[in-house]
Amino acid sequence: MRFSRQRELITEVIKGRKDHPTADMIYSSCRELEPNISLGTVYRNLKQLADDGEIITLETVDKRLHYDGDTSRHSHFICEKCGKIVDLFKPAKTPDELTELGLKVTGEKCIYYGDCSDCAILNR
Amino acid sequence: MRFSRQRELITEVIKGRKDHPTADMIYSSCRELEPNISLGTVYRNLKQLADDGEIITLETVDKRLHYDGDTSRHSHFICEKCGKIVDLFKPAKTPDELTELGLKVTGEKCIYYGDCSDCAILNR
DNA sequence: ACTGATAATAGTAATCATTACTATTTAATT
DNA sequence: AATTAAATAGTAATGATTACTATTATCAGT
Repeated sequence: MRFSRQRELITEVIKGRKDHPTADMIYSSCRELEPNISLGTVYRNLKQLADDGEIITLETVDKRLHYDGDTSRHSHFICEKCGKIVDLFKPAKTPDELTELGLKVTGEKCIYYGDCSDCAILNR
Repeated sequence: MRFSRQRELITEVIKGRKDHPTADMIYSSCRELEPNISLGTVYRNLKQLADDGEIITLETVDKRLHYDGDTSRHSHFICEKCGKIVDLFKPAKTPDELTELGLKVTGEKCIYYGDCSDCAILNR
């Protein structure tokens, strides 16, 4: 992979935030420093960074992909009313503990990603 | 909510499956029994059923919403190569236990849904 | 059963996040 | 400095989902 000023900026922007921005939000931030950066460039690099494990993607209910520059193992709480995303760091919280934090849990989805046995066989 | 033959069929189709179909897959199944059912009707009713907690939505990496007729609390494993979705029922498996099942875990996302404290205040 | 009100549908058009495309620019190498 | 190919800017295309509208179907009241 070749160096590019744009990818450097995108990485810097997402790693420098504590929230979970969409591609469009990252694009806006980048344009403040690099007014001609293209939206396609942002998308392409975000995908590349996600593929490389540099950042994490969050598939949320608002149908836009959200990104997280923090790749340490943690969970998320998403408010179904306002869409706010809250980081939940280890040790993993139980739904009861979340209630104590003022977060009313109405649903829970844990998703593990990886390769299934069928695909592992194909890769031999 | 008023009765409709179409909603009845859609509910029956999704509850009768053990996989995690997309709206389009459900649409196809429905058309075998109700050739004139509309794709919009399928989408509208799936959303309604999900809002009512009758079914669960899965936001996956393939950018299409997948539905699960089984609302009992459980996790999912998604193969990053073929997109296959595997149900993981309680007791919750650890990544190590998944490995023993032949599922190589490379990532993990737990998402809790609900209302945050800010929104709870607004609703008083 | 008949009628009115209105929820739900079929079919199609519109939306919008994301991806693809292409001419041009830029980083790295000789 | 010249060469090569990766990366970009800008724009067009894609595709899942939603919106729209004329029509149909459900249900409550007579």
